[in-house]
Amino acid sequence: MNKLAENLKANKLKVTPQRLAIYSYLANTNEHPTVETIYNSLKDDYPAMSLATVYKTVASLRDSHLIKEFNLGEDSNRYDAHMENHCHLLCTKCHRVFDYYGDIDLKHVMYELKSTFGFDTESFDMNFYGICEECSREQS
Amino acid sequence: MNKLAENLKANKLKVTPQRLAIYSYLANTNEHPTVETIYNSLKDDYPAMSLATVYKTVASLRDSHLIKEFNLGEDSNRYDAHMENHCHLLCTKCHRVFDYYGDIDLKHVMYELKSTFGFDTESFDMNFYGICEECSREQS
DNA sequence: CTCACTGCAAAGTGTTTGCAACGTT
DNA sequence: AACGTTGCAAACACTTTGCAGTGAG
Repeated sequence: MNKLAENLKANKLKVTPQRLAIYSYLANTNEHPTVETIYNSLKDDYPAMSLATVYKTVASLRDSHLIKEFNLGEDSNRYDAHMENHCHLLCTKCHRVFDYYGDIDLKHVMYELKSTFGFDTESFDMNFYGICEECSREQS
Repeated sequence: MNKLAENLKANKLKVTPQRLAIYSYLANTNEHPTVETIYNSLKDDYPAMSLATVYKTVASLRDSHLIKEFNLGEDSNRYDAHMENHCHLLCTKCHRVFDYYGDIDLKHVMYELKSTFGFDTESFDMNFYGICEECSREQS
């Protein structure tokens, strides 16, 4: 688990207990939690920790590119420490988010964006909205 | 321009001047405006119109699937009355949003999502982040 | 005439900020 | 010891709501 502390130091972020807790919580879940969720999950272990700290921490981590911040049309942002390129599947019933790590080749699209619009793509994201297996089973 | 009024009626939405103004403003721009922008653009013609009306109106239009609401990691939502599937190019310098209507074939990806995860895709969106032509010209 | 819509102000929600105390380096 | 970080409360920005009055159907 020292890897995480190393990552923080490499980005000149001090390794405080709260920060490490938030970062490792994110690194060990695939639930794409919101700030609220992170806060609630950690408050048993860190009763004094404030919501503002969670907000400040995810902002630092995001600015150092240690986590990703994203929004799927919901009220609050979600966070993810899994930095490999992947896209998200949002179940419109249960609102859980699943990951898809399969690679989708968009090099030709990016090339077309460049040649047609002069647009230089730095990154992209792709979100699929639909019904997850579990919810579609319940539905019937 | 009667088409728009027809669309409203077809969705049991009353054709009020404000509603028509907002809807046709959206139908005739490709700027993906925010509520604030819509409000400011129309307040010369509709000085009495309130911000709340714009919010309520875009919510109705969105619920009737006459416009799309989306968020590109900014503070406020953007709206778009162009309902054909297309993806967005967000310039990280000037924050303008461009459209790309070229079709990207994801049928095989959606098929894989179904067979691997049991996930039934209803819709998807794709956003490219980068530098637009104009901004990259200024940069040099 | 009815009921959906408007406009205003007030409330709500997620997020950010100011600042004194604290703790990592 | 210095300076980044924390925690609290207050401020903020965007959005929603309650309600009386209005106007489209």
